[in-house]
Amino acid sequence: MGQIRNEKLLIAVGLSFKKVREEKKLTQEDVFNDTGIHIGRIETAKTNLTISTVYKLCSYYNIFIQDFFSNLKFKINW
Amino acid sequence: MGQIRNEKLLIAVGLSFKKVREEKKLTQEDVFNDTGIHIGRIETAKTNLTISTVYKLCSYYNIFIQDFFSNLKFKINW
DNA sequence: TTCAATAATGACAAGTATGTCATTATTTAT
DNA sequence: ATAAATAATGACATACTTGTCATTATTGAA
Repeated sequence: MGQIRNEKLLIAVGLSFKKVREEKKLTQEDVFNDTGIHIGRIETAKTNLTISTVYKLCSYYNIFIQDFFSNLKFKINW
Repeated sequence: MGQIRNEKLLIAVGLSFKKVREEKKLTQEDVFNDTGIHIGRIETAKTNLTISTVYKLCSYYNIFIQDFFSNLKFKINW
């Protein structure tokens, strides 16, 4: 019954979202105030986020979801 | 407490995954036997799947996750 | 048309993503 | 070094995803 979970992917996604946020000089609180999403758990790879959450964050950061995945700096063994 | 859910996104993702599967002449049962994932609920947009599930399906279908999102045929209002 | 193969749907259990809030740790500026 | 700002962590509740299984609907081949 265990959820599918890919730690390396979650770390790559979390660090990438963190990088995007920091480049935009936003705090986690800023993101929360604007979106209602607690990004902390995502950035630290504690959560296996849904695609709707990925989409909402990408929209907020003004990036295309495909570009987000293309530019994951922290590479995985695809 | 409601989950974030983007119906249009889920429909686009579901139909895209279905298209990929059909192009490969695979049945839902094939996919289940090979991956343990019940793709039916995903293809019919009943479920807001996690990125780990997206990743696992993309790996199985042998496509890059970024390409999957780039090629969503059923466009959303990004 | 009829039958087999496939897909869709529904229900249940287990574990979890998310919202909420509090507390502790870390970073940054002075 | 100290204080303020920010991030990390932990716990709880709710609704959800996923695995599992059964049933019904649809499709496709003869």
